[in-house]
Amino acid sequence: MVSHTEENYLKAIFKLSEKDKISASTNAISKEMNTSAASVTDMLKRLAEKDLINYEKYKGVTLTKKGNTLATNLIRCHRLWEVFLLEKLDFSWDEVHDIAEQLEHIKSDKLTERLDRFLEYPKFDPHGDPIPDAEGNFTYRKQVLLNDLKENEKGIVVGVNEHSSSFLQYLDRHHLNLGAQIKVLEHFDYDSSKKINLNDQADLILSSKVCQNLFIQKS
Amino acid sequence: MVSHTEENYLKAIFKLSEKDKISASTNAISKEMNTSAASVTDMLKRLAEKDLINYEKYKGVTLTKKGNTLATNLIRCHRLWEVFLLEKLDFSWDEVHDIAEQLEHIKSDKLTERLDRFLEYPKFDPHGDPIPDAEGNFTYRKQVLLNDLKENEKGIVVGVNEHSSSFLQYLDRHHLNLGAQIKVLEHFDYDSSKKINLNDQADLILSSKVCQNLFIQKS
DNA sequence: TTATATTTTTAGATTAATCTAAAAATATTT
DNA sequence: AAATATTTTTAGATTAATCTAAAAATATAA
Ligand SMILES: [Mn+2]
Ligand SMILES: [Mn+2]
Ligand SMILES: [Mn+2]
Ligand SMILES: [Mn+2]
Repeated sequence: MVSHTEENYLKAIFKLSEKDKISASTNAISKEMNTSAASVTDMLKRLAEKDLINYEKYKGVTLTKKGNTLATNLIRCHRLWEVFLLEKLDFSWDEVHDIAEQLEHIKSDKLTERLDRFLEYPKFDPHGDPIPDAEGNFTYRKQVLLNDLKENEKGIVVGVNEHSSSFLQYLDRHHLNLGAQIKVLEHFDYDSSKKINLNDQADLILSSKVCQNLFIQKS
Repeated sequence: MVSHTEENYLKAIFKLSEKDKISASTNAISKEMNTSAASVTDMLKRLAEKDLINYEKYKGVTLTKKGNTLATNLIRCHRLWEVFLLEKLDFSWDEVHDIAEQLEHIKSDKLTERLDRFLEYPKFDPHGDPIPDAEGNFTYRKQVLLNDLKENEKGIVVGVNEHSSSFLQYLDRHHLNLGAQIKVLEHFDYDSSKKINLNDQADLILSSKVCQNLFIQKS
């Protein structure tokens, strides 16, 4: 019914609409998918034909209800598989994404449900991203970027804003895992870096780039 | 490198060569794959080009070493996933095959290894078929068809020769699971059916068709 | 408000995987 | 050995997914 490729386009459109809250442009999709704009136009026609997106020439696209449901389910599968790989098969959080990109396309509602149950209905994936339930509802959480924490404010690392392996491995090396306790000791205007205390133990200095990519739940 | 479709052809060729111990014919492959003979010829050229099969026009095909390794690994993945679905996600043995057909194509050697470890290196799948190890070695087992058991001989159900849902469900209904103890009480020449005793409890009569599709390890 | 730049679409090709129909090769019967 | 049947291959099309190059539409800047 819906091909592997079509599913990937739906996910890309979902991701773009989520960020911009507005319709996704052909060019944006082509960048997200690493394909030519011409290929995107072709595919948009096909997706519109199947009533998965709202498409008008030159106007960009949004997901229909049907398209949104499919995209949400893909994200659900993706993130459940990531939890499985990390929790049950001992993969690290920088390895799970690529394999989950493949696993998310396995078509079986029963499998998704059973996997969810087996994992005891996790609400967040290994990167702190919310896992929608079978009805497509996401759990929201109050979170800010570490960047937005003032001196002396405390919080817990609950997610990452960048998912690259290099960033995740960097975090590992400094024990900045999900759940880590952080207290901002000092902010340096010069380069926007911050000195923080980690888990009431070592102090360390984090660059502005790191601070912009860590989600914190204030405490 | 090797597409989903090419993988399915390799599996089909493996299966046919295994049974007949001889090269697989175009027609046999087309039946196994539910495609036209013309499509098979096309694909055989492509697989030969990639050095996955030995192919000569009109002569049928055999797998090369490379093709055999790939096919064996697919079977390994398939059967490991079947074990996972049954043992960990509580699927029944008539449900696991179709989902495993999809899962077997996930490309990650590390995933296969980790899954194998997680399942504690099973040697047989839910239908009693052997699971090759990472080097491609199958565990062999002395087994006969229930058909070949004489009166008063005993044994344990270790596998099935037919994998259809209807057969597996039939076995479930009569508690003829893997591990069941069977003693042949009487053979009826008239229709080749057998009266057997199951687990030292109930007696029941099994048709010739059932007896031809149950593998027994004599005891 | 015209000129320039950017984005998007169309036109025309390519490749993998499939098909049907017809031709060629091989196998089986008479 | 010739006739007939079966299997296999070729020829020619189709569909999904992709591409490049060029044209058309829209957005931005002078
Ligand atoms: Mn991911
Ligand atoms: Mn994730
Ligand atoms: Mn199977
Ligand atoms: Mn099996």
